[in-house]
Amino acid sequence: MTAPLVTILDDEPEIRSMLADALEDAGFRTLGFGRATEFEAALKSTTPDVCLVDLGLPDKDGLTLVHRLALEQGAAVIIISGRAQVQDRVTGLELGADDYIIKPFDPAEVVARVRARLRKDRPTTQSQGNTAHFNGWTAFFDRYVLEDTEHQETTFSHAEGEVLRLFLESPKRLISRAHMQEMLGGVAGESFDRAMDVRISRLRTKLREDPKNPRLIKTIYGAGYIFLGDVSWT
Amino acid sequence: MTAPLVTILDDEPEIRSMLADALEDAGFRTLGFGRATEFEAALKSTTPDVCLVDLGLPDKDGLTLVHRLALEQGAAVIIISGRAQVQDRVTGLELGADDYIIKPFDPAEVVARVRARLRKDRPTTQSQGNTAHFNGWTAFFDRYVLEDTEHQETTFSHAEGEVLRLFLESPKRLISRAHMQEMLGGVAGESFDRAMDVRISRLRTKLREDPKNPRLIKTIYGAGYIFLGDVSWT
DNA sequence: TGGCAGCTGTTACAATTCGTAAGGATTGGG
DNA sequence: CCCAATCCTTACGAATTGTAACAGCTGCCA
Repeated sequence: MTAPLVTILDDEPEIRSMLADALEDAGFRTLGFGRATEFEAALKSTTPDVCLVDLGLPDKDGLTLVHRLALEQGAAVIIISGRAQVQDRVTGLELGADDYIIKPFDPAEVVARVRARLRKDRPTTQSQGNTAHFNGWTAFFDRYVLEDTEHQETTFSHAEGEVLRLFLESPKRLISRAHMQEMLGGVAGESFDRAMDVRISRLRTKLREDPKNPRLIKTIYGAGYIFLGDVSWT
Repeated sequence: MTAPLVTILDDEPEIRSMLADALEDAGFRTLGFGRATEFEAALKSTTPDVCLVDLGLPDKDGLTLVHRLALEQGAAVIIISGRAQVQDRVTGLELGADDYIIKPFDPAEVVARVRARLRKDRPTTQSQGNTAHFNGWTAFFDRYVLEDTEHQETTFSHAEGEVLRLFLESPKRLISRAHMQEMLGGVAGESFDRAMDVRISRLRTKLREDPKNPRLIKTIYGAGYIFLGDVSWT
């Protein structure tokens, strides 16, 4: 399991590096951005676990960005802002932010708050079972077997299992193509690599997805995939 | 679905009542306690969703209480404390608290932070706004599906969903073109804002709007759009 | 060793998404 | 009523994604 990824969006380079240093010392991976547009471009290829967002950006309104992040990505959003009014904090939090830190801040507190976010954010990933139930299906990862509602069994291959497990560990969250490549051992960035598409296609077939109307594995054009379905691990 | 339960543990009665008032106005149920022992006794019979805990308690060390709460109960823990040092905050958060609010505080912010906790607390469940009903239609944003009065389903794309969501979040309010561009990732003011028009056009088609007489998405010449329709989210 | 079966990546082509351009329709001021 | 600004719709094309077909690989078995 790789270290959680924290993105830092702030137009002041000193702040970025200060945060990056503190977070990396704490064992996180970080990515820094000075403008919202750069950040948004990067979101197409990676899925951060926590996003630190400064509201005073030169090129865009930070609040709308926060709102979008909170809705579309499953990531936790922490606002960092110089605006200290209670009203600012309240609207920031109402728009979907998970926390609101006021400048000037102490890096140690930021690290602590990032940790607090990660702690609560994924109780699902912890469940390290090898059997998962979802929408009538049961996946036995130790036996490479997929079971029907009527106990009809199908086997799935190792490659298919990797993808399926990735989905079942992060249900209802956007999973970017790059993130997938990374998780599945391949070298990320190769856009010529259609292997992932084929894996997903084959997995869809086994899950008897309607090609025109997939219900479990949805494609987000230009972004990645999202697995719907209510997962429980045992 | 009953209202979430918030417990308030603070030895000052005025603070308890202030918080209780604000939280109950916001639709939460509350339970107040002046001593840790009372609180612990109550925990045997109820399971709060969020616990507000003051660290300066007369009868017990608040931090160990927080630690136990975070571990044993699944509840979110928010520390409220007069101790404003960074080190206090860091240790509080490290011990398992989800948030740390410094006295004196504004009740509105406390409410906002409680809401933020509840929002992220149930990642697997449908959380909040994923389904909207309006004028016979039902939009499932998690499935990218639009449903008819006769349960006839149509899918909408990601881009269409962004626009639709924007409308459904601000019904019966003017939405300027510039505001849309911001929400939808583009840089406003450019000449390729015709893209917006096309998105809306396509969305209108899916909503079976009469081009001559649109009932849901109305154009305000020179200003933007306005979405009519009675929206309710579930 | 040869043959077979299953898995997996690659390739090629079909289908989808979505922005752009272009032309027509609509709006509102003068 | 005229005209410019604004908006709608259609068509097209680039980028992205789906999937069938093929080929290489591995392991198994006689």
